[in-house]
Parts: sequence; C-alpha cells; structure tokens
Amino acid sequence: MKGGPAVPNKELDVGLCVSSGQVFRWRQTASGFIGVDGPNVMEARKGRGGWVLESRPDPDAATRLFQLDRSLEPITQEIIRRGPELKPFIEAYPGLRVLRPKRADETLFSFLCTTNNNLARITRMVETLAGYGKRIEDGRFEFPIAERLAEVGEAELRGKGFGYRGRTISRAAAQVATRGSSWLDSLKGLPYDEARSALCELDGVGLKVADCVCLVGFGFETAVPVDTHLWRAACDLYFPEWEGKSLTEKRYLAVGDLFRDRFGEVAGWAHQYLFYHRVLAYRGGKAPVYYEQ
DNA sequence: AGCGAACCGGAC
DNA sequence: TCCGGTTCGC
Repeated sequence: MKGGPAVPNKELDVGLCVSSGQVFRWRQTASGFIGVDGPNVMEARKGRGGWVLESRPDPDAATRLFQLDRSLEPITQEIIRRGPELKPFIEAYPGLRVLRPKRADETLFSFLCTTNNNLARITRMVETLAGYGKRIEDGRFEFPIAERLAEVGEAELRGKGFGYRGRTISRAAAQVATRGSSWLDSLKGLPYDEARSALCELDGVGLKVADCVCLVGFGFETAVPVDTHLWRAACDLYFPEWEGKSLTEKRYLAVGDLFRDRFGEVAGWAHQYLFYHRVLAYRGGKAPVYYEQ
C-alpha cells in the first residue's frame, strides 16, 4: 500500500469527491475516508500538506479514480472563463473533481439504485449489491459482474428493500449479460450521443442515468446528467421561463446542449459543481444562494 | 408534445 | 409528504 506525496487541498478534497453523488461506497473514518473501487481498497487521510492516498493491491488505483494526473486548476479556470456565473460555486468547493471509477458496470447498477430515491437508502442498496461480489477483505467486496446480478433475481432484491428497482436492476443485468462481457466498455469507443442512446435501451435506464454512466463511468466529459437539482439550478440560471415546469425530454436535451455550448469540454465538470451546490443547499434545508456575476 | 401518475420503501 | 428517475397512459 503506497501513500504518495500529499495532494494539495486546492487540487483535491476527498470528502467532497466521494460524497457528491458519483460513487456510493466510501465511508468516513476517524482520520479520513475509506472506499472500494474495482478490486482496490483505498484510504485517504488529510495531512498537513494535503490529502495522502493509499490503495491496495494496486498502489496507483487512487490516482486513477481521482484523476490526479490532471491538474484541477486549468479546468476550473476554463469553467469560470466560459461561465463567470459559476465562479461562486467553483470557489465554494475547491478540490471537487469528476471521478473516474474503474468499472462502468458498477456505475450503471449504482445509478439504477438512485431513481426516485434518497442518498441514505441508495448507499445501503449499493452496498447490498456489492455484497454479491467477490470478497476482497473483511466486509469489503468487489462489485459483482452483470452475470452474477442477473442470477440474483427480482424477488430477492425486492425482499431486500429495493422496491421496483429490484426489477429494473435484475432485467438490466440480464440484458448487459446477454450483450457480452465487453459490450458495456465498448460503448466508450462510440461518440457520446451514440453511447448514451445504447445505454437507454437497457431496462430502467433513461437519459439521466445514461448520462451519469457516460460522465462518471465512461469519462465523456461533455455529458451533463440533469436530475431534479440540476434542473432547478439550470432554470434559475439559464431558463427562467421554465421555472416550475416539468423536466421533459426536450428540456432535458436543451439543458445539456446549453452546458455543452457554454462550457465545451468541461461541461460535465461545470455541472458537477452546480449540482453539488444545489444538493447541499437541499440537504441543509435552506434556499440555495445565487450571486450576481 | 407534454403533463401527470404509478412505482417501493424510507427519510423528513 | 416527498423524493438525486423511468415509464406508461392520457
């Protein structure tokens, strides 16, 4: 287990990253955070010079997950240059990054748990799914492949409190399994919109879940998942005429296109800051504060 | 095309 | 009563 040089706080905030709705298998510890990604267990603690990350068995796994080979500064500067109205949100969450988990299938099935759901329950459900995978060490599991999830079946998942998601997860797992072991990852090689369309063929996967998989699972950084929080934020900032209206497919696509037009290659990152700000405001129960640019 | 309701179960 | 969404039916 290697603990590289400390990563400056300006470049990384592990707590923000792992609690911003991209991954669901990280927990707070006395000294920091511990989580699983792919076959690796990672620990992070905050030292004097910043965050110290360790991962086992692959010592480089955390570098990949947090994309530490990329500097955050140019990305946030580009967002602010293109959209000064987001400056307050960028500055409020230094070290927030778009993550890059090892396995897109874990991202897919995790986000199938998120529909019409809350974070506490999502976390428990993802942990339950992980429990069907191979044990790595005490209480930690490698997320199961689709073939294994397909065997579990709807009834058992419903029995474990998945509700109607027991059906969609079970069916989507069977569909992914049928398409073959390399199908999901092969979508990475497609243009973004084609990969998204292919994902939407799966049971229970609509535009939002597909965009989550595209952004976090595949690394398409022009993908912009529009959930209820981002929808409201986007109405406030960019579509005042849609305030209070429902999120239709047409409007969903328009929000994504606005972000892609305005932020280009950093659209997905821009979305992450605005999304997380809105989530925190929601959790705090207070109205989100917006600033003049 | 666009809106509303159902869907499971738990949090607020 | 309301979801961090998808799907179906008006």
